[in-house]
Amino acid sequence: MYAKTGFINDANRIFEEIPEKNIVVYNTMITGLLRCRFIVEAEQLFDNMPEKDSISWTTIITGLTQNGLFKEAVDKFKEMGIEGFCMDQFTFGSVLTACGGFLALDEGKQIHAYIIRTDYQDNIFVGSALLDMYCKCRNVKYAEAVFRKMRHKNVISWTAMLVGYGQNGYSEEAVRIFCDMQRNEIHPDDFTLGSVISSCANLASLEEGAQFHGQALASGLICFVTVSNALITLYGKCGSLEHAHQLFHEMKIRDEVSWTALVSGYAQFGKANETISLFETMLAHGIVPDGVTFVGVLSACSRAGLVEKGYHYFECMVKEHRITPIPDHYTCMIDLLSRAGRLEEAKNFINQMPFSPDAIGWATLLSSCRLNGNLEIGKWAAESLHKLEPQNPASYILLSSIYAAKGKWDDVAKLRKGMREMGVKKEPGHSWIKYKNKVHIFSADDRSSPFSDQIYAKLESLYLKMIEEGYVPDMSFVLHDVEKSEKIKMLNHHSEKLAIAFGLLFIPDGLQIRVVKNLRVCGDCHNATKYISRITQREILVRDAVRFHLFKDGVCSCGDFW
DNA sequence: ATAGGGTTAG
Repeated sequence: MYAKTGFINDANRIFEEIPEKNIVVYNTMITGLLRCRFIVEAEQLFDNMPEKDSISWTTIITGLTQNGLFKEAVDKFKEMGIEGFCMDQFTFGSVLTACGGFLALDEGKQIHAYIIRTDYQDNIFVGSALLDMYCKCRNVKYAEAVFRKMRHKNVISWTAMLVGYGQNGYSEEAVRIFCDMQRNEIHPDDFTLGSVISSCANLASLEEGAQFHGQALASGLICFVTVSNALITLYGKCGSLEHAHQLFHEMKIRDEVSWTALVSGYAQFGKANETISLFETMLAHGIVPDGVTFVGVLSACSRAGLVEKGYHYFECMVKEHRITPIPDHYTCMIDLLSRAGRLEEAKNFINQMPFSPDAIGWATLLSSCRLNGNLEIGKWAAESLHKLEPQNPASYILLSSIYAAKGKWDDVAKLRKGMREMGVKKEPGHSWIKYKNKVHIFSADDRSSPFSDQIYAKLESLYLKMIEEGYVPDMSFVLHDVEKSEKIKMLNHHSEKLAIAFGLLFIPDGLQIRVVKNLRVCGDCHNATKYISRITQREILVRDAVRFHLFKDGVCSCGDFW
């Protein structure tokens, strides 16, 4: 009892007083030590036991896993096998979790083979752990195979698969399997619902998400703070700050994640002052911010160009809150400085960092160089990114767009050739819009939609009106050396423009047109959309890869700073 | 005495 409840000193005293200790007493003590994170002591006791059984071994493997010592757990598992101890569902469950913890796919596969030999593959615990391991190792195909073969499934196995889809970027599949699960009359619990809402958030699927909100209310699962937190995130990611705010106020219990979710929602929308004042309110309520909260605050500062405030909160995070910055925080700072055009300062900042930026950090710097037309630092960023991730198209694409904007077509061609030789492919830009429960997805110059004729005609007529109003196409966003008229056509057929035209045609007047894009919105499209919002008197909300743009009567909520 | 699934971010 003492061991379990964390009174480890009392437990230790009683343990010492027991004259003849049997194996159960040892095992219990080891469990207690591990729960209290006394790992060295637990291992010592384990090593000095007069006699061990399978449970002793499983206990130590589980404890190591739960303390994040995945490699050590797997090593102990191997030792256990060599010593000839019998393994059961508990052992397999723990060691598979450990494999997932440090992405040890090969070891996971070997253990899978062993599980089949020992006839444990039909065990529901082992099956769930297996498919979770494959998902964590980013092998969704194997996970699906395990899932299909499982004869018995419960809410945990279904949730593990759903989460696996979501975490590997297959958000649509996550939503699909959620529906499947309900058809199989498995009732979702708080984990399942929270997770499917989070997938909806990644799809920016407001309608679907709102239905899950309804389901949360009807089932009572809304009471779980995690479910409500997922909903706040959803509303934030869909740009519905009013809904996020309303739900936040309705919640009876809030934790630091609830506050952080709302802070991040405001930050994504670019409402820097609101983000900061919400953060200050959070502090005033005695809520302790964590590293994620600061990502929200810092990114709000960078989106609004509040360089001094950004410095201030970075200092505040390190000195007052004693949070060690991780690469994400450094990326925010790189973004803060470089986007504001202070590229030399960004360079100095990077050189003073305790470690080199990660790929996202370099890509951030590179994209600011593109914005500011800085070739010198841009080259440095592109080369560094290329060294880290040779297959990442961003190093080629962004650098070549700097060259293209300067008319240096020879260099553009060189990069293109390099890309081909390396087998690097540009991530295709897609924009999508939801209409009548169906997602309509567009890529540049796409004619696959049954409504293409109408869409292109709409764009053509809009283009003429835009020109009348003073719109000038910005050719620097065309990465090809072609005739001017061809460039204009290419610009006018960008995926976001196609999706917006679709919205203008089909979304009823008075409703917001909501478009999502997988990459950052293009500068010319941004400008054009401002004109379109004024000409048509429609509200257009575009969520790109990093933030929201709300276009209304010729103005964008980002204030053209992005 | 031992086990399997989530929520916040660039």
